[in-house]
Amino acid sequence: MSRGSGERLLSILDLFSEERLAWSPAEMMDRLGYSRPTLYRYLKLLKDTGFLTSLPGGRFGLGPRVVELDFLVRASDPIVARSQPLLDALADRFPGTAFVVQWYGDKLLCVASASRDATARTSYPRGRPMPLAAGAAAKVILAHLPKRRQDAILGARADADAIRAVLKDVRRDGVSTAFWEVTPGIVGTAAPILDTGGHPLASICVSMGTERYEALDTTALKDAVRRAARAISEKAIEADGKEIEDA
Amino acid sequence: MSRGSGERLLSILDLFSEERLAWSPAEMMDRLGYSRPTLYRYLKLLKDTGFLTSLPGGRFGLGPRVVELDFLVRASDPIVARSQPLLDALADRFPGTAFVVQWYGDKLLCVASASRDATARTSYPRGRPMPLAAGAAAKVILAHLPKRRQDAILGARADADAIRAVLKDVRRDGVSTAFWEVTPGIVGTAAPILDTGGHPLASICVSMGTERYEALDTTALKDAVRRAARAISEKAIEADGKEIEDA
DNA sequence: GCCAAAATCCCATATTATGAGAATTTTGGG
DNA sequence: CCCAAAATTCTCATAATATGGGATTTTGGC
Repeated sequence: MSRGSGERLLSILDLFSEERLAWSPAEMMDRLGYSRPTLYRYLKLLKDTGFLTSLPGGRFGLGPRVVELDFLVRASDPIVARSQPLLDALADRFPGTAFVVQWYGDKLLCVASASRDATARTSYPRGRPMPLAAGAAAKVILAHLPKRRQDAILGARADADAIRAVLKDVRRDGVSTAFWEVTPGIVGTAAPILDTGGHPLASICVSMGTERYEALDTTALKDAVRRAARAISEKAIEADGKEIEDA
Repeated sequence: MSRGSGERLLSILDLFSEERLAWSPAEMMDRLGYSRPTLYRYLKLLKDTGFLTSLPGGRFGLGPRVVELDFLVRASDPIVARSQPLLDALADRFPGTAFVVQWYGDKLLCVASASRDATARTSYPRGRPMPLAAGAAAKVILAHLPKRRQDAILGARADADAIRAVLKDVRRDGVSTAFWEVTPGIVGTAAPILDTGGHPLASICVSMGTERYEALDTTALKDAVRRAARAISEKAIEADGKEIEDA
């Protein structure tokens, strides 16, 4: 009644999740409440434009247009391009996974990653959303946001004050270390990627199992991560960054 | 007049290309002919849903939702998952780039790739569209399509008959080799990835510079590519019918 | 080549998308 | 910090078009 038709169209894409990657028209009608002709009209449009594709069994899945557009996003993203060599170097020097998490105003997404062994590769692939207030990669970004934005994100959390105390230290140190916050048994070490104005654009993080972490020279790790972050920040400065305010 | 509003909404995303990754509202109005309020309504919706993001200078670029959705596509795509180790192995054994090209009914896209040296990595990244009737990867798919589909694609090309002759051999051999067809100086060797019914789903291809190719045992290359393709086909077949239920 | 199920078509109706112009907010310069 | 200029959003009357019930065609399984 009150939602526009474009919104209803895009809602179809919202159905797809890691848990549910294929939908039949009947299931969509059931879930979304659209009439049969309307749903099929939307499906036709999304299929013709490549956002959806037909799967065996009369079901639908996400289509090639998505793949094509992500290629363009990668091409347009200076942080991704500049991060990759540094991620490769970090992954070469330290165990675990090195990855970059980008701040999109209301969302954190891993946008690039590298790791020595292929098995770890899947743990943080490009496109996987991250929690906003847990883990080293998130906290180091949070720590560099203006207070009012921090508060909006921490919101009604019971542990908001505890987190705020940590963030203060993180901001001073330029590095955040987090134990077991996102994945049990994993330690993350992250540093912020900032624009000229000191606003956070992204963060770079190295994560690994606790036992490996404890066998390391953690000061060297912190330094390496901090240095990588600064290198990306400096390169990114040319591209400027005002993405933060409006989003 | 005759195009629906959803179509107009999605047309905004069509503006973005490798050549033009950022658009201002004024440029969009100029190009698309939408009125100011209408365009801004569309932009607000696309920004709120994350398909677009604000860039410095009041311009717009593709947004994080695209990245998220591509992650889901990768997660839902059995061919990508199963190809990667084989691509890595091929890239390890042969120079150049090994990649998988997927057939989406009317489009060919590279969906995964690997190469020994990082410099080559960019030549066929995931998401880059490929021509339908040029190059080894495309021809080997074309060769396994039903005739009527082949004809639809070859269509009005002057060299259609010549291509048809080649395709016949390709189909018999199960391998296609193409010199200089997509990129000057590059030779590609490809084999088809087929479903149980023998319909082409994708192809796997190894491409390299002519001089390197000529220094190789090309029979071994052909065999390796053919074997890799068959391995992926077989794995895809096991999963066939199952990715329908759980996916 | 048959049948059931799925997808599309038809068309009257009401919903809602649209655009001119104005009001508002944001931005950048001094 | 203030102001002017530009960018964005709002209001609202109108026309356009999205919608859904039901008929029709197409598809896929045997």
